[in-house]
Parts: sequence; structure tokens; C-alpha cells
Amino acid sequence: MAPQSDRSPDEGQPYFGGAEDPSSAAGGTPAGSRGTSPARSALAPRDTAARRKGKARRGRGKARSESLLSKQKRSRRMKANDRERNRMHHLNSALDALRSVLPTFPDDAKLTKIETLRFAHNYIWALTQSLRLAEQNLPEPPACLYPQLYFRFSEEKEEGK
DNA sequence: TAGGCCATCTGGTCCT
DNA sequence: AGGACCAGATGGCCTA
Repeated sequence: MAPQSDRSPDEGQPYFGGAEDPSSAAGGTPAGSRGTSPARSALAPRDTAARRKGKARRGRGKARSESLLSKQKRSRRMKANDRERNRMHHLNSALDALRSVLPTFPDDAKLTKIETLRFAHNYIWALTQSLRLAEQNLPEPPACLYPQLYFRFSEEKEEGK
């Protein structure tokens, strides 16, 4: 993650295609091509000549209120993007905290997100087994004898490919 | 160069 | 109404 983490948050500038009219956002500028979902494309009708004509016919007051509306829309979107970014940062912090208590080999190996979650699951499972054995006063086998912990982890890596 | 991983943007949905 | 959460899409970076 280190390579990506040096990407400053500001680098992901909010995208609005530099246009107020959302319909023009479908234009496909380099920045505009980012984050274009099918739903968004469907909601972004092309700026046809008829459409432009219709717009021109409308009164100035209406155009003004529309631009005000789109400004409000844009501001809400920017705020939502901000919150979403923060939410994901918090999620990543939690993931880092989880990583920090998981044993890895080598020590500085960094688990991916999915690996972290799966390994944490298996690690908890292994610790639970140890606890059960301890409660029954049974000798605790060495960790390497917990095939689940190691096997499952590698198995899922295999599965994932 | 293909594939994996990631950050970010976005629109939809649910909740308060 | 606004915020949280989610899933899909996209582009950048890195590695085999």
C-alpha cells in the first residue's frame, strides 16, 4: 500500500468535468472518463441540438436558478466525496490496526486487505482452539500443527486467482 | 504487458 | 434533508 499512500488526497480532485451541466459530464474528457458508471451514463443525456434550442428558449431567470441548482448539486457532491474519502480512510486505519496485531512472516510483510481479513479470521479460529485445549488441560500443540490457519490461508490465495 | 491491488468518484438506497 | 453505506466503474501503480 505504501506506493499508493503517498498519493495526496488532493490529487483526487473532485470531478465535475469543468462543466456545470451534468449532461456535459458525459463528454468523455480524460478526467470525465473517471468514475463513469452505467447509471450515470444513463442519467446523462447527450447535449443535442434540440436540447440546446430548448435551453435557449427558456428565460434567463430559469437559467440562473438552474445554475444555482447545479452549484448546490456540485457542492453536495463534493461534500459527499469528501465524506466518502474520509470513511474509506477510517476503514483503512482500522485495517492497519488489525494488520498490526497479526503475525506475519517476514515481519514487515504487508497483507492485502482481503488477506488481512481472511488471515484474521483464521488466526482467531486458531487462538480459540488453543483456548479450548487449555481449558481442558490438554497439551497445546505447536501453532504449525494448526493446518487450518496455514492451509486455509494459502488455499484461499489459490482460490482467488 | 497482463493482472492484482488500490484510491477515488459516483449514483442509489437506507437510516436518522 | 442530509449522512452513512454500498457496489460499480475507472485509472494509476507495481510486479511477475
